[in-house]
Amino acid sequence: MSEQQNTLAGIFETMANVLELQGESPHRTQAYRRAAESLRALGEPLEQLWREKRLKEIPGVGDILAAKIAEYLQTGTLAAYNRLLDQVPFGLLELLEIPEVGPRRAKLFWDSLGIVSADDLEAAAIAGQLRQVKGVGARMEQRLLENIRAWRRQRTGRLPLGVAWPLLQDIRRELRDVPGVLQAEPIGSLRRMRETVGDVALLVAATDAAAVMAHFCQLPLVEEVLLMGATKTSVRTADGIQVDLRVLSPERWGSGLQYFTGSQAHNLHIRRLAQQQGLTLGEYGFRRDNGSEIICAGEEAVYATLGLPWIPPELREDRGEIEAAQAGRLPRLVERGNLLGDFQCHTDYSNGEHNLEEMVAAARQVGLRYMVVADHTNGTACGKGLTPEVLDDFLADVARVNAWFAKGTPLFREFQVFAGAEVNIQADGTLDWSDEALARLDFVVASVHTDLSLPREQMTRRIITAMQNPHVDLIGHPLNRLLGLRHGVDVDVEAVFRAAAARGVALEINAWPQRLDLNDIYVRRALELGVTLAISSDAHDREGFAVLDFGMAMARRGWAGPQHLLNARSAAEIPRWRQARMQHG
DNA sequence: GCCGTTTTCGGCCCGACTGTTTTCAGTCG
Repeated sequence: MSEQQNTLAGIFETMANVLELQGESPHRTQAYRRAAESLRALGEPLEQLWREKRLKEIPGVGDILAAKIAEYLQTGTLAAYNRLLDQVPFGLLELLEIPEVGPRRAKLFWDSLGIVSADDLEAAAIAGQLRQVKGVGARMEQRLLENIRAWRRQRTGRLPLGVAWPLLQDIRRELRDVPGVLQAEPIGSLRRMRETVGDVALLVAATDAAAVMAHFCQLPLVEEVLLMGATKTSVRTADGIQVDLRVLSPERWGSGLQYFTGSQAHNLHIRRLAQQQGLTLGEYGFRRDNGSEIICAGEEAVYATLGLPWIPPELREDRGEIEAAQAGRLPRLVERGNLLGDFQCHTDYSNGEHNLEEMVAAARQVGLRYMVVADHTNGTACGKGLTPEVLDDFLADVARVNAWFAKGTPLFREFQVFAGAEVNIQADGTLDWSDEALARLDFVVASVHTDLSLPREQMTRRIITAMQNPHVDLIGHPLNRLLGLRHGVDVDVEAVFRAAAARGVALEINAWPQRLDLNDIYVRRALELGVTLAISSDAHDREGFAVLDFGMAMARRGWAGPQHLLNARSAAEIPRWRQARMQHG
């Protein structure tokens, strides 16, 4: 499970922090950080790599760290980590989370003032003691005081993509209107569409950087300007979100965009390739040994200089995309235009806010050609649910809308509604509706909503049993995680994927920002095992279709092409796919 | 601690920004 990967990554990061506090070599601490990052970006389950004795294939993992990973997987603990934790006060590690407090300052505060927690630091700042420390003046003391307070307000860590993306769009719209601005794009993990991002960062191409910065700082959403330089400005919004803006001259746009998009691991790999050609690569372009430059106006030129095709940002995690690019085997990724249908949305037949016609109009507006209305059945604890008793009304309603499109202008004929339901998978794997009722539907989504804490074996059997029901087309939000709230059910993911592939049942990429389930890592593994996937908005109102972009991001980050997704099939193909599945299963 | 077309030692990405400095250290991404 990815949970262990994250925990272990956190352990390695903490070890790096402790080693740094102890004055260890920065390269040694960097090694721990690099391994931690690799663990988080891992393209397949850590346990699997361990079982197959392939831990050393992880970038930045050698003999020693491989042994530590194995020890942790085997025993659930790490002796070296526990030893390190005993060597520094625990609160000192908390200190490192405060902006502008790094290992050097933390150690300095500890050594000179005995500060071992954020509370200590705040007290010392208020008492005016910090300015006595070497390298700290009155201004830094004041800044740190503000930083401690901001950190207390906002210690949630990473920002969900669903929060960061709309904020980015707002800022981008504002900046595009500034005279002299030619381009404005997200950079960093936001451009790579990670499910969570560290902060919101943008790159702007403009001739007059100062004018852009000034405009940026005056945006209504800016609460505080953290720093402002010639090329970079950082602000904090009222919600405590940090937004970074970098401005670059247009002729170096490509180099800057590539550099700041990352990921760190991708760029390190790219720079090693550059070095092999006697080039160094930075944010302003390539430099040859003789000092001459190669300037890239577009990102394509950066990759082309290294003999590579352009690599889509969603792939830039050093998970094999550079090797694929070298071999000319980059995947063709799904694009927004490939998404013809949506496989789960809700109307006021269950807990949706809008009626069928309103949802159809909204779906058409975002360019869809068909959608599965999959209202909750009454077995889910969602309040109002679809019952077999109102099924007649529901089917008549759907038929009426479809007839209306069939009669309309040629343009209108292009939309179709499939009558579906999101049925509940009960603890024993049976469904809350009878086969007779399910047989009347065009499409059946089955999801787990209750009894989320079953033991692994039982949960696995439960989902696989549900897939054996011939009416089930799609398993909704298969792992049931809620970002930042719930880790997801304990289930043998491999077994579920293999069963889905064998039965021909599709698995959902639920695009709801809190779900993103399956996520990129699991998408990639599912595809390797031959599973068909379907992106769903899970829209509960007219605005809900907008999240399809996030589902598509998970698909692209998982290397999915149109051939892997039900959404890329036409409305006419869906019943045929269904029929083939039933015969096959 | 990792890693290797510079291959078992000696490197390790690189530049911006800030504050407190009289030439630079620490932090950040």
